[in-house]
Amino acid sequence: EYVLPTLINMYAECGDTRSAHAMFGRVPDGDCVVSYNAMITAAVRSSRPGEALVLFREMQAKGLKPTPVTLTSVLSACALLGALELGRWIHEYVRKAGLDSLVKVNTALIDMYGKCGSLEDAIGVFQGMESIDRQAWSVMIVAYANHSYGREAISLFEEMRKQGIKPDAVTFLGLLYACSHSGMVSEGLQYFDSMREYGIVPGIKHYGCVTDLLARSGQLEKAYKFIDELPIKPTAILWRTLLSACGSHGAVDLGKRVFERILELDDTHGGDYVIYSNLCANTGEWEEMNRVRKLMNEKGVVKVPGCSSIEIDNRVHEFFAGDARHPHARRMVDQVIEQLKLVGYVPNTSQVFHVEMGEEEKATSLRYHSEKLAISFGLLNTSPGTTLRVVKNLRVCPDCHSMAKLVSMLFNRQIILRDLNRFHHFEDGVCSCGDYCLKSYCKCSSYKSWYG
DNA sequence: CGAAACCTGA
Repeated sequence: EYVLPTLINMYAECGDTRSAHAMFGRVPDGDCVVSYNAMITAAVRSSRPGEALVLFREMQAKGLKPTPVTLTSVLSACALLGALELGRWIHEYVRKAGLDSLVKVNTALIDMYGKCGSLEDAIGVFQGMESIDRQAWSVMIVAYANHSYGREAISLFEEMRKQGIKPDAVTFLGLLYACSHSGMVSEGLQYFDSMREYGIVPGIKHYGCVTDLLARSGQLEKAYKFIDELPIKPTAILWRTLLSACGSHGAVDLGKRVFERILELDDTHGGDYVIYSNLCANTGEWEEMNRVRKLMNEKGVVKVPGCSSIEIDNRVHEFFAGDARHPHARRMVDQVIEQLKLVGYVPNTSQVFHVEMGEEEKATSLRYHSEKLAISFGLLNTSPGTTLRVVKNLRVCPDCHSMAKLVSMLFNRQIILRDLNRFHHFEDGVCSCGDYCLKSYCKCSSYKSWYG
């Protein structure tokens, strides 16, 4: 019976979750895998990976056997969450079920490993594939890009070309992304220009990568001009990319111009106000900072708190900035403070004092940073011998860097930090992407105040 | 019913 699943999918695609659920509820008992697949796919597509996993567990509890479709969708959910352990479990299942020859399943596995921080496993799956299609090549290039391995991404691209596989728009995104995150400006621009030879028309995301390429490397004015002269209307995202680079390069004058441009397009995005007001604070423009803070309050912007997540015993726990109520967060904060004391790395006592004194604002900030630290430690305190943990959304700054150094000395482990989009590998306290990530990617003033 | 895709902070 394929009518219900098709209806579920239709409703989900139109964004009508309620009707989709209603349809799902009408599926008779003993129900079909296909309906579950439709629901899981819908959840993943609308960025609700947690819901997808709940459905998956429910389905297993009913004794329904996952199909390749289920597995690819669930792997995609794992990728979104950074749920490496669950992803490995699925991989094991795939092997046992003899599904490891399916290109789509393998592609989903590569993507999952890439997004969950295990590049080695991604490479392992890639190399074990009998036939590799365009999408699998692209996903592997994106995985290298996310891990800041620009050279490797490029050589994979060249290899792909040699084998006569035609790159598509996504392949180029991965390639440009790799270049911008490895500081390979001229290479990136060259590849951007070569897109036409493949008959690919650059889209807004390609322009976004080039903006990032120029801006991150400090060519801020050039980036401004680039956006301004685009053949298509730039989105707020493009300007935001530039604004963030102005932030890391301390370019407050250009930052102001860019900020104005953003407000023309979208004045509801809280992050823009925060980036710009921080830039003002870092460059001593106090009046301007106050003006922006006020503006932000007047506009009633959407504030989405920063979120980090960790995986313990196959469950992913999410932590939001300023929220220390989560039992794991609480426990880890205490653990971290203990650990810090043990190695003589004592948190600034006056800040701890602020917590006791109940100065809300400062206490929140301490909790925020403690959580980030707690997460690093919490992860590293799990089973010895594992070298890999995933920390999502952790900003990298020199202080985190020294944190990483401390941790890798203490536990003799390799650690991997994942910030929003990419991974930093620290071994013996040294990041694999060299100075580049630290020089141009950090916004450390706020962290400094805590570590002293 | 199936996989990839630009930016981001207190």
